[in-house]
Amino acid sequence: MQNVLNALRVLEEVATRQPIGVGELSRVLGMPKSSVQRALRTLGEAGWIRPAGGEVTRWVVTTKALDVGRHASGDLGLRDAAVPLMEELRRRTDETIHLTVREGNKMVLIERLETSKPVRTSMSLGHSLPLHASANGKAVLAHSPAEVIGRLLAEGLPRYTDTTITDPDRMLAELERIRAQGYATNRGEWRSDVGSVAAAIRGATKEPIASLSVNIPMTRLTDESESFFGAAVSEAAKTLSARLGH
Amino acid sequence: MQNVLNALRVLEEVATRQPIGVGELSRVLGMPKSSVQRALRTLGEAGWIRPAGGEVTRWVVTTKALDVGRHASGDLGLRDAAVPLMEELRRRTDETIHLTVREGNKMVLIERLETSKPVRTSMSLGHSLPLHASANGKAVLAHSPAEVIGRLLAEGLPRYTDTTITDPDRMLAELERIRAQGYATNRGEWRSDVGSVAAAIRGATKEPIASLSVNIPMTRLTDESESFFGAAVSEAAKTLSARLGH
DNA sequence: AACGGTGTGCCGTATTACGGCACAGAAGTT
DNA sequence: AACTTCTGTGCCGTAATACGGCACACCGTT
Repeated sequence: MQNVLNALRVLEEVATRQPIGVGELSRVLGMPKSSVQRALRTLGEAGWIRPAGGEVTRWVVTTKALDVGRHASGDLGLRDAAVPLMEELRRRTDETIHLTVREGNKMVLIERLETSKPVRTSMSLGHSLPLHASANGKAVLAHSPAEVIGRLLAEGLPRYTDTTITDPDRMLAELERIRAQGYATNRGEWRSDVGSVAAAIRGATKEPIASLSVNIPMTRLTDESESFFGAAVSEAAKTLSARLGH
Repeated sequence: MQNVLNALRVLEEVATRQPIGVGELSRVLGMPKSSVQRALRTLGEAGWIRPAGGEVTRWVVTTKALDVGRHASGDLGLRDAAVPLMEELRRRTDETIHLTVREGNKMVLIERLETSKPVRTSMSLGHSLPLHASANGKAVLAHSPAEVIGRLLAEGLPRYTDTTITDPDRMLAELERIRAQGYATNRGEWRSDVGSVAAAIRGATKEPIASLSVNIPMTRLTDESESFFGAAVSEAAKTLSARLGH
């Protein structure tokens, strides 16, 4: 079903570049204009995209994808189980709490509770974080099989900021440290002004599949706050894991 | 492209019933099993669904849809423009703030800031609310052209709770009242235990396309809190509208 | 062993998507 | 005003491919 694959590619491209028209899409995707247009028309019929504003020639995505996507979580009722604990966490820390799941080589944000403090580290649901340069990613990675870790290291660790860990040996040491202390930290390794403290969540399977984190502007991340957040988040992750059958 | 339409129907159905297998899907959708299976395989290849847990026979959606859906907003940078005002609103009210956009006959939740209070009125992004039984919906409706209102009334107003307004004349009066006071309220008209106060947002066009609301458990919705929330939310909506070029 | 329930695979037909090409219009340029 | 260069749209013959009936393999219950 080449057909469907094309249409989905078009859909994704519309999402990232919206509002966008036939011509540009065909150029970017390397597909004939006619094919792109058929895809657009069909996606429109199906209600996944709609013409933008007054113009009938540029398209934007509708909320259909959101509606479908909100069912994405871990396999079990991960989100439902997690939310109460996330609330408790936010109450204790008064910082932004993230719930992420692993998907391939990324951690994807699927739930979020915001701090009431003015400075936010805003990220929209569905955003993805690199495994090696986020507290969530490292927390999951640390408890993953050696083979998974090895594969990731072999692919190379892209640098995002000047604190990103890109050296395989340093990363192995870091993961060891994470296992020892029970939580992972991130000091501006992905975005230089945001830090976080995370702990992995395990379900019925051995491998962790999700992670909880406390996210803060780097300016609020001190050594003592870090250990406080670490204790809180790893406790929450532990009880959540237990509830999921670990 | 029947093909694509089928695949998308399958995708939506997987989302609402996950985890689910070929047989049940084919029954529910009234499609031949072979067709459903081809669709599933293709959606899997494209990374929109994946086999659930250990089983290879049941499917769940991945976060791909979330990733696409997070780009859905109003046409302009509605979300980005709204978030700072939503924060201000939450600071002043300490209640859950919703940003919804109109999509057909529904209001769809596209952004949310939670209260720090223990009682949640939890709703996930992408959820939709009826136009006639939500503060957000009524706020938008009140400033919509008479023709739009007429069409909705003609279709009939489904009852959700015992306070739902189902009588066309009462609804017209309600909308008039909303126009007069500048904000809409909802006293358990959709879910009997949740109330809200909302104001419509207008962009460059005359017709409102979005709405901001303060959401509270009915137990916290008194006459005086209502007018306080009303003032706050309509002020926020007004400045947001202005920033969007109204 | 027969039954009802999974999910998978094959295959001939005919539907349908492909994609080149031509056209219509708008905006900017000379 | 003719020319260029973008848009987006529509047509249409060919060839690919999706359709969907059917048969099969499997599992558990009766």
